[in-house]
Amino acid sequence: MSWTDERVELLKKMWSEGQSASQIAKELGGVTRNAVIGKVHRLGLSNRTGGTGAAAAASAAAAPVAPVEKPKAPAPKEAVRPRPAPKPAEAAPETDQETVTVPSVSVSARNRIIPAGQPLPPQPSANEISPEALAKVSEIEKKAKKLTLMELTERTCKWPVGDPATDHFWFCGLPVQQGKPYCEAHVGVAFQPMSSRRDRRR
DNA sequence: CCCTGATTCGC
DNA sequence: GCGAATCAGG
Repeated sequence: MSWTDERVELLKKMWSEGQSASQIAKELGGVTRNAVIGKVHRLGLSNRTGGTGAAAAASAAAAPVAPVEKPKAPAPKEAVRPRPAPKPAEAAPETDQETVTVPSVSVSARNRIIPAGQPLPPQPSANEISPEALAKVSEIEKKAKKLTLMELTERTCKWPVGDPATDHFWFCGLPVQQGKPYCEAHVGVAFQPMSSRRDRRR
């Protein structure tokens, strides 16, 4: 790849918006962040608007100023289906262009209205997931890194834990499975093969 | 470990 | 001019 006028313009634009070199490199494609940084220097446009790089990038991305185009195909259909997503706290920050799939969060309120001693009515989530997957989740949740929204990256599991309305809330934060927004355990409960849903009998 | 930008220097 | 390698730092 070479620095065509178009690419340079996009570079200038993104850089001035506070995007990080790696983000710009990703957007441009065919170049590394080093290449971007090198170009930035050669172009003489170094110091961006005040603030510390990362911080500036974060705010710039979070701000309503995010018209960056998303040419890529957004449809990872396939044979998996996201779970119903009752309680989104927030989507991941900025460039997360995946189809936002938010897992369910354990909500105390729901449990409260269920008569004690009664079998739980079929919940559209939990009890349809393989027991082992659930076990794995509760197990790794103890090891969760408990990240805040702002600490999430493309490599941290974005599975929310706890009730967003309370202090008992964080994001898993463990290493994600390649290409997925969640760690291995949470991918297990977030997606399920079409088959397992089809002839689900009881 | 993940990430950030800055600099150097062979190509 | 370019960018990988390296450096310095969070």
